[in-house]
Amino acid sequence: MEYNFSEIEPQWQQHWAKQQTYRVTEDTSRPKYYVLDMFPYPSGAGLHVGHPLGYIASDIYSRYKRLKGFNVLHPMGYDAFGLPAEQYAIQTGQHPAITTENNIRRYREQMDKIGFSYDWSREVRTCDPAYYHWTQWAFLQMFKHWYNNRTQRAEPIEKLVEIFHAQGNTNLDAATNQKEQFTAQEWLKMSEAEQQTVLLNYRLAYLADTMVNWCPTLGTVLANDEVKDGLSVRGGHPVVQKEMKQWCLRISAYAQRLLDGLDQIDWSDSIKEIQRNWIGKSEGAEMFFLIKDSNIRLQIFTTRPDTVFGVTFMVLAPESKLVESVVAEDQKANVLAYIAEARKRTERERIADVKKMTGVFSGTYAINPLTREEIPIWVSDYVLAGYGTGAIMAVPGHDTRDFAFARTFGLPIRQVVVPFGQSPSDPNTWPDAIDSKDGIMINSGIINGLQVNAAIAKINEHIAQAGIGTVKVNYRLRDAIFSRQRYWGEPFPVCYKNGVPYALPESELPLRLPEIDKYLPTEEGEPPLARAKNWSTKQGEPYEVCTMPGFAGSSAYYLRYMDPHNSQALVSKAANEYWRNVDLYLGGSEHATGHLIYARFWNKFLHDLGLVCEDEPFKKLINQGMIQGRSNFVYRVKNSNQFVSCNLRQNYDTQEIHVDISLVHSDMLDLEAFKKWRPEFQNAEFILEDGKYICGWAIEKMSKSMYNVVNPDDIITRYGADTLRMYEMFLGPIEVSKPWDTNGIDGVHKFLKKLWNLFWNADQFAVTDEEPKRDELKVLHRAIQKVTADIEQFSFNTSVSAFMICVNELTSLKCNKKAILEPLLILVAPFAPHIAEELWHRLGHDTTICDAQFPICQEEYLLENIATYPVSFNGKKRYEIVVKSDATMQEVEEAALKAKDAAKWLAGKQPKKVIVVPGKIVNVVV
RNA sequence: GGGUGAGUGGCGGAACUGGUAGACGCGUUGGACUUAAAAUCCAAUGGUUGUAUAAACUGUACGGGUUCAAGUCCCGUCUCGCCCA
Repeated sequence: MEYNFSEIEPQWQQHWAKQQTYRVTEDTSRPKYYVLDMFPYPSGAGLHVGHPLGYIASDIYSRYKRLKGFNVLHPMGYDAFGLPAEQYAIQTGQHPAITTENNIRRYREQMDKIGFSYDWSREVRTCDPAYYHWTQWAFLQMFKHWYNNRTQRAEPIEKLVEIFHAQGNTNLDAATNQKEQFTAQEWLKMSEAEQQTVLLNYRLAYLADTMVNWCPTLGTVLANDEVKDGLSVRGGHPVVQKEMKQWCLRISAYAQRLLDGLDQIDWSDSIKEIQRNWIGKSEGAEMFFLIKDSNIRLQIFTTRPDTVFGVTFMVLAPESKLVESVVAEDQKANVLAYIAEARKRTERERIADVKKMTGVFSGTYAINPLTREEIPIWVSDYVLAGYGTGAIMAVPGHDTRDFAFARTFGLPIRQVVVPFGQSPSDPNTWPDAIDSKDGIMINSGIINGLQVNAAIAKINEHIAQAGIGTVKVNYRLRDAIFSRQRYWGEPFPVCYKNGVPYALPESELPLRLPEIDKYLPTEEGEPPLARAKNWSTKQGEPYEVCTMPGFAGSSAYYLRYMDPHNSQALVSKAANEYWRNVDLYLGGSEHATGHLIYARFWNKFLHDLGLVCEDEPFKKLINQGMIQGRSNFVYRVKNSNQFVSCNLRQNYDTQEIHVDISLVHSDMLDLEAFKKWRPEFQNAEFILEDGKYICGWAIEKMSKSMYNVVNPDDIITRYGADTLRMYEMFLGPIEVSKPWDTNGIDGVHKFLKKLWNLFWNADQFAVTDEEPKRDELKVLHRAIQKVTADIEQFSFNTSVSAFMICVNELTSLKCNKKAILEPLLILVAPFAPHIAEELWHRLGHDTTICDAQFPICQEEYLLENIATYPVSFNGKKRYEIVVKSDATMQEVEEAALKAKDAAKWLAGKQPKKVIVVPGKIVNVVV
């Protein structure tokens, strides 16, 4: 009988759904294993073949773990709030809930056809009120907690109030943006609103004036990781800096713990490194430079306090508030003009432009706290207000940008570090700043003659003692801006009394997203929610009009899957203690600085509250690569309607045009289909080679505009889901980006047919109970060994090869024995579940193959009694010898030298040396 | 500029701690079956020379080095990807 995938696949998919084969419960009799995919944003375009790559890999691993006796949690859901649905709503007036629902239905249909083992009873959608109830709830907990640096954890705000009552904030080490100090008496004298304003500065979710990335086109604020090169990641619209009152999450409080936690998790080094960079820990000194004839102090942060003797000027960022207070009267006009000019440049441009230095003298001087020298203060846009304090001490001798600035404006340059093996030289002769990572200090007062590290230690000590500054650890990680001026997101569970935000009672959650007439800002520029009627508490206190950003709903979804229908808690203690955290997480590396940091932060916060038992959410992370598209081109002879085949195009002046890949098979163009594709090609003429039109090709991103999108449904219709699954794995290592090329899929499909044919003799199901022969067992157990090791290492492409080898060999052996084929079927089941389930039932089983036992490799079947050794001369392989596998090294050496080809290569000489590596190779040195 | 990962046939890719480079698949070529095509099966397939069934040389981006032995280790160069500036 023929392998009829289009019949058996839907049949088993329905059977599994009906039997709830993939439903899991907290079964304490079995060890748990949690496999998670990053849930998708359901876009209108549906899935292309690149999307399921990670889902297939995680599905294989889930099924494998289940066969190994684990109770596997493998859920799926949708990251359903977000901008595209809202943009679409603005254009069409259609409610984003409706388009989202439609898109989800389409995604689900596509996923169902691939045969995943998801427990759909646990599905979550971030836009479902029953789900965002707990997103809002988590936000409220952050609102109600502050971070105690002494205990290194979040604590209830009530405890902070007690401390304020007892002693004010003078003896407190908290993560805060509160600058003013107050005593207990002063605290008690404050009004309710004043107290709330102070508390807000301590809350982990707080409202503050912040410089934000404002995207005028989208009408909203974006997070740092949502902006790239001064443009929004979604849509590519320009983004400018603007100060606004925004909800923020005090993620910076967790910077050190987020850094430390990286050492305990099994993620790729590159992702860990990206997170370390993003957190950006630097140890250095915070120092104060007094302004001459003034009591204003400029605060700077430097990681190289040892170079303070080389400081010859200071620079302020144009947007720094200090500029105003520092600038001299006679320079004001110049400075203001410069600031106006600088505002037009994006941050990116300012950082990237190293060559052209611009700036203006402020007219005032600062005093170097160590040398007492007077140094000029300049304003330049190469210093950014967002980093550190917005002011720097410039060490032109040892910093490239300071050097360029000094050269441009003729400021003095002084050498303070002499690299090892060099002698001091005249800075005027230098082409660039001199490296100062290591060397000996000169021109540096008390630290002269010391090496850099010793100098840093000594100067830090001196700075602290002299009261010039403090030694400090700085982090680049900014607090997460948590407000979006959009409709399609979670409403904040807060209301305002006298302009001060208050938490809604938890009993009022979820605060549902209201209906509005248009998905646009109001005429006054207020966010869309301001259009909602009665958007306030019963007492008339207005609700917040911003909504939460995309990462809100995805920060704790992995916890919700553990207990998705719980209406009393985000997750019950019992469920959390059983499932604990994600053992294997699969998703794209583009989330390295967004989701993967936020989720770790939320988890640590909830851990502090004792609500989740593990400190890190994702134990092991695998980043799947992208599947790129393979585009095809036709070549139009310029100013004509003639198209020339790829290899003849050099003879013509041509224009390359993308052609839809559905019109091309094995790079051969279907001429008639091409003519029908677009009206302008209707009368196309072709210049053929060997009677064919050959298209050119290139590897590009898979996208509609390149006409190279391959849809999984089409592949499934033609080849079946099992072929799709195996082929996606066969393409190459899971972490690597690689092109999709449908041309290669036949090989995998043929393999499945051959596997099927092992069980059949014409139309007869022909599997026998005969005892297997030794060579058959060897073939089987070699496959078991290879495939098991490969799955454990997530090397799925090589396991597909191993299956092919095994089936090819069993076919040549004409093996149709149950003792061989049945274990093989279980081995294949994680990869190709439909064909495996079908044949499993044909073998007489009436329970699912998912609950079978994964076969174990028995080494004794792999042993051979003869061994083949390659014999090489001077490292070059010349011939092979066959010896008994238990031959001694001596015997192997003798056999190698006695072989008939030996004389030719020895050429009458005595071998200088013979190396025998047991089981591997013989090398003769002559 | 700094960090990091990579570079292997016409293509996707194999090669565990140094030990037969190119597994497996695609493509290509030849053959079988067929009136023909598709499908299927068999064989060949890194390159060069060659008596094309022998055989030799060469070959994992490039140039050196270590080693009995290097795709793998070390040093330098080039190119590409990603991250940070």
